[in-house]
Amino acid sequence: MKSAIPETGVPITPPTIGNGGDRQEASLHGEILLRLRDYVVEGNIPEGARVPERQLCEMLGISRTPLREALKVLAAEGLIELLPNRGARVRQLSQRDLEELFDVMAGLESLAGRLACEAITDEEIAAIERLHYEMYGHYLHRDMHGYFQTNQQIHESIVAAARNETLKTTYANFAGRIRRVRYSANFARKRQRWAEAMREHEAILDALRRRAASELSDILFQHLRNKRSAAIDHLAEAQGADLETTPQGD
Amino acid sequence: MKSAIPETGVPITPPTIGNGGDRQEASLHGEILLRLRDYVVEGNIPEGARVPERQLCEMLGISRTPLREALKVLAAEGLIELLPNRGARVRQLSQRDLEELFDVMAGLESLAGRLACEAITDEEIAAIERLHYEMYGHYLHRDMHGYFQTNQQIHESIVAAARNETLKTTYANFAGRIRRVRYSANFARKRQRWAEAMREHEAILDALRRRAASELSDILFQHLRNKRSAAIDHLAEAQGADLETTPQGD
DNA sequence: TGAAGCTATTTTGCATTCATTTTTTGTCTT
DNA sequence: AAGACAAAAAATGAATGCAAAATAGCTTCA
Repeated sequence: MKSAIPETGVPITPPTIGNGGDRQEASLHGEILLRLRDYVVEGNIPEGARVPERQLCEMLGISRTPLREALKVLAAEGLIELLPNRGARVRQLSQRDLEELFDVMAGLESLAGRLACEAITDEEIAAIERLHYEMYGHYLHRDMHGYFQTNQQIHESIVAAARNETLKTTYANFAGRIRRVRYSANFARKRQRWAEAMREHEAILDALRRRAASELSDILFQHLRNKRSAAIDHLAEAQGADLETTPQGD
Repeated sequence: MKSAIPETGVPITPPTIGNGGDRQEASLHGEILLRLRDYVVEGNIPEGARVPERQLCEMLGISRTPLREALKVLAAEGLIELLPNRGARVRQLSQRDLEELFDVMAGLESLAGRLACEAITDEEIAAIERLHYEMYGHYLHRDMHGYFQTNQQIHESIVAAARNETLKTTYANFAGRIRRVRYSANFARKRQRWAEAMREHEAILDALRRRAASELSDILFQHLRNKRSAAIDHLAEAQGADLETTPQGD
């Protein structure tokens, strides 16, 4: 009665996120880490569900030692919780946790914008402009999925332009933690919020062209803050609905 | 010839940094993690030195399993490197690494200041003012150690005022990574830089009193940027001197 | 009938053991 | 004598085994 994990074969997820993009692990432990991280980030394990080690071992076809090492790392990353003598649980993010995570993401993007102004090339700005127009197309066609993806590409481009691998890795880490939420938050976006976001993106581009570091920093922070509000609101509704179907763990 | 670790008993370091302040681990693995982290952060193992697991096990009086779990976590935190089949090394920070780390720290403090403006109380500001005057005293008395400590307290107070545990933990993590450098960088500070730093701190307090979020954000970033320059310069000298005494690992 | 207590099973935490890989050491050849 | 090859020693990576803790199941008693 506590399977928590579906019977599917283990899906190796696309090379999207992760710890920062290094997907060339050789050791078994490293491979397991990548697979487990994706498995959790993709949402294959219900939040707060207990996950017996034995089951994960069978699923992944390995012994408990490397699995436990991977679990420790995932716990350090904040994706799961490790209760002493009581196993691992997918970390349940409270509303407050989400607010905090969004704010830190906002701070990181704000920093990325500031640093990007110091080093970004005209070509990179042009590329972001192209993405912006592409996104505008998705907006006009009501293509939420495309909009979401392009939006994410824009933000990743800014982070890349910051020329700071440490920042990039940290950003990817936090992005992984709130990935599910972020996704549904974007889908939940009202059309009116879309329009706002488009205007904000235009302001971002404008500041970027002028290399106005602190101005861009402000705009990006506010932009993410607005996203935060949308996401939190949406999540509050969703969790309210969930309360009837999903009983609490304990 | 590869001891790398002195014969001393394992020192339990003071409860300063760590992962965020949670120092009530019950499990052996958790205890080991805290002790090892401090041990590394305190600089008891030479940079880049190879650290045989067996030796650490004897030193800590445990078997390899929990030790290896702790090593994996420390590697995820960026304190050590794990080379496949070739053991753990204390991560050697290049000059570029340091620049990146300082910039991320600057971004985090900048964010902390921004958030602090939303929630900080008059009492907290008063407390920071007291610290500021205390620091001024250390400055006048040329007490570098006291100055360093009080300075750190001020920055930690700002982070605390941000009311964001996630940010606090992340900040502590990065602080741990560059602790040694930061320390020596402060010691290396020229008196002229001291005067600048004092002025910057006054500007910080001013912006904080007015709850001028984006202004404070800018000032804090610049303040840390200046620290970065001082630290990097100092490190460049120190590393240059080291090159004659410390032969490279390989 | 229901709840409390006790036992059995499962699960976790850590130690130990086994298999590879790396590093060292010794020997041989040129 | 120097370099190269090979065997031994050591270290790492992973699996297995064992003790303690937790959960589940059963019995007993009110």
